Order: sequence, then structure tokens, then C-alpha cells
Amino acid sequence: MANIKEVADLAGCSIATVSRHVNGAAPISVEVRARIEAAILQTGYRPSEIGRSLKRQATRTLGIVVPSLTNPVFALSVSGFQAVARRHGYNVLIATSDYDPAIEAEAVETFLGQSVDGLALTVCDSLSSPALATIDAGGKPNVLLFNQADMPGRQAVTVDNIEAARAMTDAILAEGHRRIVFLAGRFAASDRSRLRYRGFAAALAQAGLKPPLPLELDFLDATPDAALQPLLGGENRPTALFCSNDVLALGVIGALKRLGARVPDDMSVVGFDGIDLGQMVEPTLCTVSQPARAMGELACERLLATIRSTPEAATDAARFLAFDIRRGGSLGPAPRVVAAIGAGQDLQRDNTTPHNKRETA
Amino acid sequence: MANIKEVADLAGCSIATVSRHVNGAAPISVEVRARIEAAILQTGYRPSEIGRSLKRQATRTLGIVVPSLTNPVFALSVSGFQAVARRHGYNVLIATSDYDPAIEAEAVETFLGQSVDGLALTVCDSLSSPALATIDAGGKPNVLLFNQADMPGRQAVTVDNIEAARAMTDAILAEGHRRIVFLAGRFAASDRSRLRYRGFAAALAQAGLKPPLPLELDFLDATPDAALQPLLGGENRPTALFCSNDVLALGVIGALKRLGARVPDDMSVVGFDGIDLGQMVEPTLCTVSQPARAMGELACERLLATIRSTPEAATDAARFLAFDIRRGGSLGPAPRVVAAIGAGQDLQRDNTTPHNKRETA
DNA sequence: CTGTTAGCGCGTTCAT
DNA sequence: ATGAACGCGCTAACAG
Repeated sequence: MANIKEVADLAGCSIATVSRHVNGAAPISVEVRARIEAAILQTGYRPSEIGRSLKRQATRTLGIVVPSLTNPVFALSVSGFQAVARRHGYNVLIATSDYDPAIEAEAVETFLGQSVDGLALTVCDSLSSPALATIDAGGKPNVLLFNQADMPGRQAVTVDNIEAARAMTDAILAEGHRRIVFLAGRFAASDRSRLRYRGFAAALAQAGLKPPLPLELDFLDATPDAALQPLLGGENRPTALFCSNDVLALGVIGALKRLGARVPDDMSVVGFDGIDLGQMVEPTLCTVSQPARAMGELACERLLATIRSTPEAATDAARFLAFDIRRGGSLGPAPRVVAAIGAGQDLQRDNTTPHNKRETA
Repeated sequence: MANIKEVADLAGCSIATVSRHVNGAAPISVEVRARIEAAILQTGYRPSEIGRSLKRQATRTLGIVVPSLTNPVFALSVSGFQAVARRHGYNVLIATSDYDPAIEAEAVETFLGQSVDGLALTVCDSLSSPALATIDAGGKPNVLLFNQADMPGRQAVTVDNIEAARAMTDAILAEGHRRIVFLAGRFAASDRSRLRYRGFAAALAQAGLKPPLPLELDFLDATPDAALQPLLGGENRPTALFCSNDVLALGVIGALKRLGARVPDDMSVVGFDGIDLGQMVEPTLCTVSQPARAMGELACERLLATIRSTPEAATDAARFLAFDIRRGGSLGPAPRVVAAIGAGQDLQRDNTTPHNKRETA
């Protein structure tokens, strides 16, 4: 690929003139301009962004690192982020951490080396992320996405996970449920899960109930059947499950069906995130919806504002976005009589526990 | 952020020595090495990848452009692509075209300016893509993803869309359906859709049936109810719908439910892609599954092979990957008696057309 | 209006 | 084992 010098030689002028033409930085005589344009066309010249970056000490590139792209909530946020970046003439480098803090840190290292102008991160744990410290040390503009701020002044685009989980838990309680279990993806991999559990526990405590410990599932496991089984036995079994995210919730609903439980008649299930998919399944998923695409967009806007050092961006750095408790068929009233659920227990169950239909509740 | 010169000054040596240390290019005396390491630690020095790129004329960055990230099939392929790239020490620039050839071309321009070492593309139409021509002109290593090759020698990672659609159509025919309609996303935005229609039409022709024209839907429209309505009236209505992709198929199934049709008893629906979501809905989606993540991985591997000019990569450039006809509940036997579907017609339908249960077929 | 030149950060040849 | 110097492609400051 041709460089600026070849174009200049071909056009019979200096490289400075070519540069000026390309950047429209100064008026050029008509004849020279024509020769330059011809030369550019002939050589297929395209200014090297890397040469420019070296000069200007900025790359017009942003980085974004998310745990995964297969979770629609992250894919959506990346989509929004990238759209805004493009609109502003910025490129986007992407990395997925696969919920691994080591990969996360490595990705940040690489991005800093690539001299991104700023980066957006959904880290595993904002409180213990080495990546965050590295970025701060370098003074790179950055914004957290989905994570809550780990310190005052940190830019973060997120909902208040504690409040959201508390509100959702209240909604579950309002349906008459008293034994509710919180199912989480691995806590180590998601500070969001932990915050949501805190909101859950707070709501239960406020209702005078003792919050049970969360049940940790590997939410990358497509078939959590075995892990769920112990929850279904006995008359003290839970009647509702609060899953820390929607992907987990959908997996759990599938498992429950296979294990012979009906949702929500035997067991209510709610999630967190508000992915579209939740509205396409039957029953629809009751969940806390957060505006993932808009969050990606906002993260990018704040990042760009920081890069241009527009000070107003920092003022509302950590203001929370609104969430929405989205009603769905997966949350029903608590059964009046509870019995164990299980493949071999259908007859017994049918004899002893007339199921509570929604119409009768 | 410190540069190599500051480190050299601090360590009391030349920048050449620092460079050699960082790159392990030559032996360094123990004392100097210690001073350099101290200086690096102290300054937080990180070699500038952009300086390196300028020197070495390669960026260790790949570009990938896909129509969207919200369609899981693309998100998965990007995920696989990125994972392989990372493993090989490459960064990934991402762009989404939103099914717009103009944005697509613009993205490619930007990537070329950014001096990516190679790029993977899912273009709207490989036959008419200006982007492809641009890339070829520049001689950049590239590989098509999901698109089939537009010319011999072009690298492409894809399934044989025509054959896959033909096989799926045969499966529909085998269930006794005779009036089948092909629903496509906007043809202009997807050459895959067009190829799949060709396979569909070929299968019908071979069965002695006249293939109806495809019905074009805007598959970004979440509620295709209105567009679908005309298909449901009359006794000559179709009994099966072949949707050009899974996202469309799920939207169509949702619309059918709202319009009072049961799937598959009143209407069978099949899709194309094999997204996970299709297995979580009820009924499960019958579809052609393609290994999206593996395709992204393979595309990246081929790209890297091309960049390193491993010649063997080119030999099987356009070999097709295997697809899988995935059975699912959304495809059932054709009803023996067909009647119009509609909100106001429930009674009439129930009187005149006893539904064909799967057990009785 | 145009050309000359310096320098962005780095790797690398050529000396020593 | 180390240093000096050049050049990768480009822009900007200065000269004319």
C-alpha cells in the first residue's frame, strides 16, 4: 500500500502538501490538487492511521472488555457502545474475559499497550480488580459498565443492583412466598451477583425472614439439574427461586421442567437483566430489566466526554440508571400446600397436594 | 506514560539496550539488566504498540465486521474468532454493519486505515460488496464468514446454504406439507437468505411443486403480525413456514400464537442457524444448525495462516462445513384438513377442522 | 500557496 | 555487551 511519499513524488509536490490536502488543513492550488487527487486514485493511497496516531498521540480507538458475548445482555451493551463510537469516528477493540480475572487483566494490559484512548469494562469484581488499578495508574479514561463504582469519582454506568434485587424480592414476597432461595453464578466471577444477593437478603430480613445462604451454580453449565435436585425435596422446599441473571434463570426453568416441576405452579422463578429471550419463552420470565443497549451507549458517551475532558461528565459519574421490575408468568402466587417435587413422586404429590392454580389464588 | 527514552535515561544506558531487554533480543549484562528492570518498574513503562507497529509494519490486530451482535449466531462467531485471536496474541477490532452495505464499506475503509493485519467479514452480499473489492485491491488477507465465496480462491467459512435449505425442505415435505412459504429477511441485506430460498425452491421443484415467491419481512421488526395475517386466511393457506433464520422464526412463532394459531398443529415453522434459544422455547425450534462458534474460530485460524502465508490454508479455501438438520417440535405433520386461522374464526375452525395431533399422524 | 524539517516511540543495523 | 543513528508514516511549525 502506497505511502504519502509515493503520492507526493507522483504528484510532483512535497509530502506536506499531500498531507494538507488529505486533511483539508490549508488551501491548495487547483492544479496541484488535481495532480494529488490523481496520484491518490492511481496508487490507492489511504493515510496510515498508525502514522497519524504516533504523531498525535491518540488512536481514536476505544477498548471494551466484557465477560462474554454469548450472554445477550453484554452483546447488547457492546452493540450500543460500538454504535456510538462509530458515530464519533472511533474504533472499538473488543475482548472477552470469560469471567476470568486473569484474562481480564491481560486484556487491559494489551489495550493499554495498544494505546486505546479509553476503555469500558465489565469486570468480575470492581473491588478486587487488578485491571482497574493498572488503568488508574496509567491515567487512562475509563468507565465501568454494569459494575458499580468501587470508589468515589469512578465513572460507572449501572443500575443499583441492591435496590433492584430488593424490589424484586418484595414482589416475590407479595405473591405470598416465604421460602425463597437465591441462585447465583459463581460469586467470584461476578460482583453483581453478590450485590443482588445483598438486596435479596435485606428484603427478606425486613420481612422478618431469615435469608438462606445463596446457592452457587456454575452458570456456564447448561444443565444445572443435579445441583437443583436437592432443592426440590421435602415440604420445606423453597417455592420461589431468585436467579442472579436471566441466562441462569432460563437454564433453571428448563431443568425444573425436566425434573417434573411446573413453573410457576410448583415453583416460581425470577431472573435479572431483562434479555429479550425472556419474553419469548413460555411462561415469560419475570425479571429485573436493565437497559443494556442504552447503558453501552451511555458508557461510550461518558468515555468520549472524559477523553475530551468535558468536566461535566464527571459530576454525575455514578448516578444510577432506572431499572424496571418486569412482570412475567414465571412468578406466580405461592402454593398453599407444598410438597416435594420429583419424577417418582408424581402420584404421591397428586394425592396429597392439590395444586394451586393461578385462577384460584 | 513513560517512553523508552525515559527508561534508558533512568537506567543510565541507551534506548537500544532497553529495547533489547524488553524484546529479549540479545544478552544484557546483569547489572544493566537490573537497572533497566528497576527503571521499568519505577516508571510503569509499557512499550508502545503503535511505535512497534510503525516499525514492523504490522499491528497484530485483526478486524471483524458482522451485521449485528444481537443475533446470537453472529455474537457466537465473534466470540470464537476473538478467542482464537487472543490465543495467538492478536487484538480484534469489531464493527457492526446493521445490514447496511454503506456502513459495511465504511467499516472496511476504517479497518484498512487502521492497518489491521487481516479481516473477517460477514457481508450483506458477497457478490456486490464494494468492501470486498477494496480489500482485494489492497491485498489484505481476508476471509468470509457465513457468506459463500464470490469467486474461486476466496477464503470462506460457511455451510452450503443451498444444500442445507434443500435438506430442510425435504424434511418438511416428508411431514406431508405441500403448501410451504419461505419467509425471508430483506433479501438485499442477506445473500444467505437468497441462497436458502434457492435451495428451498429447488427441493419443491424436485417434488413436483411450484415454489411460491418468498415473502420478504423486515426481520428487525419484532412484531411481524400484520405481515403474517394474509398468510393465514383461506383453505389454500400454507401449512408450513420456512424462515430464513432463527431470530425471524422465533418472532414468527410468537406472532402466530398471538394470531390464534398453534404451532405445529395449525402451522409448522422452521428456521435456520441453530441458536441455543431455539432449544429453550416451547415447542423447540426445528432448524438447520451451523457451528457458529467453530466457524468464527476457523475463520480466525485461516486468517492467521494466510497472514503467515502458510500456503496450505488456501487449498481448501471454500470447502463447506457440515450442517445439521435439528429436529424440533415446531415442525409437525401437515394437518389433514386445513382451515383459515384467525381470532374471530375459532369456532368455525373448531367445528370444521379436527386438529391433527402428532400421535394420530 | 508550498517546501523543509523535526520528532512522535520504537527496532535495528552498524560500529565499537 | 553496548551505543549512535536511521527510518517506519505522518503532522505541524517555520520559512519562504
